[in-house]
Amino acid sequence: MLQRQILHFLRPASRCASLPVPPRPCSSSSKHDPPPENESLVENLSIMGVDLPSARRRQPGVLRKLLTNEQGLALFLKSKGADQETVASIISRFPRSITRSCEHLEERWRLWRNVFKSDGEVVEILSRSPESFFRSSDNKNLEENIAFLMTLGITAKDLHRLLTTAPRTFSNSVELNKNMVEFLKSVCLRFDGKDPERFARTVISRNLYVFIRSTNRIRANVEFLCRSLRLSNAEALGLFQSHGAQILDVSHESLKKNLQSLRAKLGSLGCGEEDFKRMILNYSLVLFVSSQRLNEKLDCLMDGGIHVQQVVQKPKVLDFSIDCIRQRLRDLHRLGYDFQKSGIAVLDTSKKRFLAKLERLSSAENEDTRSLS
DNA sequence: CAAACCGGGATCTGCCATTTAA
DNA sequence: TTAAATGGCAGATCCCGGTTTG
Repeated sequence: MLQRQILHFLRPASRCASLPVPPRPCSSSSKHDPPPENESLVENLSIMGVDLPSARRRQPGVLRKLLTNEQGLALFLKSKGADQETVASIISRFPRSITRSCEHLEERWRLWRNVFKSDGEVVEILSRSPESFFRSSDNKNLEENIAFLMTLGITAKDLHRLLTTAPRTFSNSVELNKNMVEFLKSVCLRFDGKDPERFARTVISRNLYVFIRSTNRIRANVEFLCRSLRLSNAEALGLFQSHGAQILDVSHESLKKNLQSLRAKLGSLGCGEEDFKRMILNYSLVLFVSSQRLNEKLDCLMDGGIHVQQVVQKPKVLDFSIDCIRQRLRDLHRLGYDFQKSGIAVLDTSKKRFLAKLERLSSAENEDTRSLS
């Protein structure tokens, strides 16, 4: 074991020394054959538990490198609390991680720790998304990024959430992130908003994924929503600064599809354009639901004896899983609940509250039967 | 007291294509 | 030329509970 470690430590040098015919003039193999893999590196990784096929598939070039730092990386990550399995998984999913020097790792870690509270948190993000941490080797850019994000005036809590939820934001170039902020400000101005900075801040804190989206996508969605709903400036500003912020990053095609399908479905149920618009302004998250699923849910509610208008006015029911909706409808029917009379608000409460409600309803029913008998 | 209103929290990587650097 | 760096994309909800209101 000890010997192996020493070998690893010496590996780069000994490898060079022991290469008898270095790059080998393209003798037998064709010109287009890539250079061979570094066998001792591959063996090393294998011993460490790295999934070689996966690493090879992802970044084949790394396995051919002569100078790598897999041991340093492993020691480093372990010193931060990662176990061997985690290290292996990280390398398997992002092989280029082994090309980072120890100094580089120290520095990058220090920068991440400016935002995260503990090493443990960073390890967690890292094992979730190695690429976010390792894809860029530009620590200066990272530093500038953090500084830039802070200048936006978003709270420390939001910054933390942002980087926990969308760690890729970190490795974007500052330029890219700045572009996004500028773009958001321009959206605000386009709708005659008075405080672009605040608008950008609001959208970001309501949708932590904006930075890992392209401005093109967001722009397309803004334009599309604005156009197809004929939004006034005030409506647009209101929508995008509230729950609407979240639907900005849905893939443009899905958004179009979901919106058009919902429009058609509501139309077929006898709703007009006004109802449609009101529903979305009320609760734009319905646009998150895939068209097929949404149709199922609406059908399910209609079958349960609920009127479309009730759904239009309280679209949040559509937020619940179809199984949950079905089950609740069954439960309520069993107790003779009248949706026309009592409304559908019961459907969108927490499980705890719903069960409590059921209790009350059934005990009230018992009262009735007892008084009848 | 229960119902209604309202906002929040979890979650989101792993792959591909293009550009840039060595 | 190869590898590194970077930008971009697909995918497609569900649920909880504090506070206010009636």
